[in-house]
Amino acid sequence: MPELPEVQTIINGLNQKILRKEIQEIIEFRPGTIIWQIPFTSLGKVVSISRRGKYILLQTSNKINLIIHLRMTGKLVFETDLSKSSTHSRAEIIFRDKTKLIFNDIRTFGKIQIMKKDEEIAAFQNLGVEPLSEEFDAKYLRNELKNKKAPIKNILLDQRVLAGLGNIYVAEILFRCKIDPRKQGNELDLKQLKLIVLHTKTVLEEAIKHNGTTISDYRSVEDKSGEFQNFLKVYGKKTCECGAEISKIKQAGRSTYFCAVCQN
DNA sequence: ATTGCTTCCTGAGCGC
DNA sequence: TGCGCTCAGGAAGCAA
Repeated sequence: MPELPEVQTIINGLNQKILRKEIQEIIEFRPGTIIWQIPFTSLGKVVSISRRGKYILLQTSNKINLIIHLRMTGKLVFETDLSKSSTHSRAEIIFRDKTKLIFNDIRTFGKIQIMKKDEEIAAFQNLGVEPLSEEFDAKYLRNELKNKKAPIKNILLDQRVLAGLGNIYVAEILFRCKIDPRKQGNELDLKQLKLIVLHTKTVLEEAIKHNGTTISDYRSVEDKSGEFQNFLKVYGKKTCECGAEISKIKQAGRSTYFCAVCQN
């Protein structure tokens, strides 16, 4: 569920709440949630919290990385009452100061990997560029798309090309570019590639400013909803602002919303 | 190499 | 009220 802006909002919250706290214990309620890639060891203090694509990276003073992926329904909720829990709590990170971070996940696709610091690169090596970085420009996109016949929608969802976009933001970005999501990657012209780069950055920045998009499950670390759902133009909509009906089709097994009048 | 199909799992919403 | 069906924001693994 969470895409880049939601993950970024969570990171911002975590930086307020758990930076410099010492990890006392990690409890796994549902087997398979925590993946220990090293023998069990003391983790130390949380020294940095950052994001790569949709992954959350916690680094500790003992040179250990915790890499968290929330997938569809994962949430991280900061809690000061150690006795509080919920039906979908899959794991908890308990801090020495008697606070905790609950990993809540209805559909159980989310994971927490624990590994040595040096293995961080391996975990991220298949990810494409960060959409908000300078590396992501029309030249990069042109190179990525030149041999691809897949629909542009599918390509933008591919984390190996661009790390962080999901179904909602791809729909919104293509709408703002007025590009048909079914268009083949290699058929787009330079002007269109520039539009994709521009709108990817502006949509993501706007969404981060509004603390992400809450359609159903997503919540911040403080269990608050985002607000960007109020600014969506096509995703989940029936009617376009031009008055035409929004089309809903399946691409790569996922629903795609677009306006056949505005996007072509 | 690229593309698309299936799968993991739970819950909400719909029609009957 | 309840049953069965479809759908859901992700991505790895596999086959063609």
